[in-house]
Amino acid sequence: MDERTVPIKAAKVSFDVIEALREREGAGVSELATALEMPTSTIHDHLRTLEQQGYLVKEDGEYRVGARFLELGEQARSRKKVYGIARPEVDSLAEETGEHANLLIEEHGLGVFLYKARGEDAVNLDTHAGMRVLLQTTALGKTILAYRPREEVEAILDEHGLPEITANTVTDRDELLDELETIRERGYALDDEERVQGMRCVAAPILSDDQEAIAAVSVSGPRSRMAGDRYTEEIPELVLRSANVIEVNMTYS
Amino acid sequence: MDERTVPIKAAKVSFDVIEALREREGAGVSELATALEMPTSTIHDHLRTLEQQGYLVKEDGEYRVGARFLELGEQARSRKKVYGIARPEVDSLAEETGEHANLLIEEHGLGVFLYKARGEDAVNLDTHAGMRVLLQTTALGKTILAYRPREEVEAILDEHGLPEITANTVTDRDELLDELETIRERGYALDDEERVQGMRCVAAPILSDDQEAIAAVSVSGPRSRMAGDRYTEEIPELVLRSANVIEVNMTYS
DNA sequence: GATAGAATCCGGCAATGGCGGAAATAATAT
DNA sequence: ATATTATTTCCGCCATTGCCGGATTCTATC
Repeated sequence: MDERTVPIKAAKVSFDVIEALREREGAGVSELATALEMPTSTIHDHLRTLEQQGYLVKEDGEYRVGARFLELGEQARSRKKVYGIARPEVDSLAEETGEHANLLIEEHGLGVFLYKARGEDAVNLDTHAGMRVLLQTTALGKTILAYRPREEVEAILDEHGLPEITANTVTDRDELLDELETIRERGYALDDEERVQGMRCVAAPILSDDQEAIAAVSVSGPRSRMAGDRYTEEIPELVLRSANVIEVNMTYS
Repeated sequence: MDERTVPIKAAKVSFDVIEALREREGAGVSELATALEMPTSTIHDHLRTLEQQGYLVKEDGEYRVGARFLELGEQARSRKKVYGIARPEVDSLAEETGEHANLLIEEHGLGVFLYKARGEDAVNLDTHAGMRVLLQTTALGKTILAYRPREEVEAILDEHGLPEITANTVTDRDELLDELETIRERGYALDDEERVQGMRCVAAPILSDDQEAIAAVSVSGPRSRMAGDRYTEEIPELVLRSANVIEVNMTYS
């Protein structure tokens, strides 16, 4: 079946509308109609349906994504066993380092931040729970890829490509595969300004019994602080220790 | 226009499928088809579409709500100014009392928990972020209703009714309206096992400049601990103080 | 109060969502 | 292993309905 065509086109349009609203943080009928290149009447039909069903709200003459999605999102998150177990560990990682600490899972070939904690000195960042990122562009994602079978990695790269996000993003497939090998050997991954200028990151996988990475934890901060021994020894040690604690708790609970 | 009929029926069906999946925490095609009384082929069409679009995941032969909804939910939440401002206050309420502390907003005539914090001694509860509740059945909801115009309150009651959730739920419309009057007078609301057996709750509104309740904060705990002066004086004082701090910060930021 | 822009409403028609039934796949029993 | 049953997926028809253009109403702004 063609990947581009879906059985229920109307549902796709509705979600396109929802995503457009999310990106814009609210919008009117005609603005959306222009953006999605559809008649205002059609967009209006979808907006009205979604509002009536309680998924959108109309505030200040604008349609916005409603808090109802929170219920769906929270359910998706809390159903993941790793979330409950990793959460306190991510919190203490953030506290110990003063930086951002994150928990990422893979879904549909993309990384999804399940949770993030901010330490005392954490810089302002674009990341937030629910945010999706290309796996290759983060230390978190690379650790997950490292413990996936080669053919699955290839499939993910085929689907999402290797775009250059910053000057340091790995854009060569073989180079990436080599790096995944290195990650497997030393047990953790580094990200040196590969997704965000000036930000470095250290991540370790949370492995299941059969050596699959079900998630990854990380610490990320500005290059100035993530340097020297701290970047190559202290932080990796902390992150590995956390990942290990989570792994153990996953097995025995 | 008839409230029951929507322009895009297919979108409604898709969301019915999603909600059914949420309730069941995952399900198969035929299980859903039975529950929604629709042919398996139709349900399958919707599931496939939603999975292909990245909103559902297929794990262990079951369809489940995907973490992608987290992105929508988080966006809906963080766009609310009150969330960012109230969050630290709710945290400290939970810490000071050792109980649950909550932040609720109104949407489509229902209460939605935007945030909740657990204190040290907090009991296990069914509430979670994103959860929706009838406004009349919680102290939080009643405070919000208390600061809405009478006709709006009537409309909400007409739409959602006054079902008896526990033995203590207020089911009489006039009795409720009287209570709202009392709440306006003293500035906070009480919930004495009206939604959950054994649980009591104290809530205060967060008022905008024009005296509309844009949200409410509360502390809730077991009847045994929420009694005497603590229930009628100490906790109300704490909750009112928090609500006030939030109000001030809402105006000056 | 006039004007422009945006949001609704409405009705027709082609597209497509819904459906039954068949085929494929998975699970279970024999 | 093999048969049996349950579940999922595929397929094509047909009536429904989603989509659209255009008219109308609403809402700002001058």
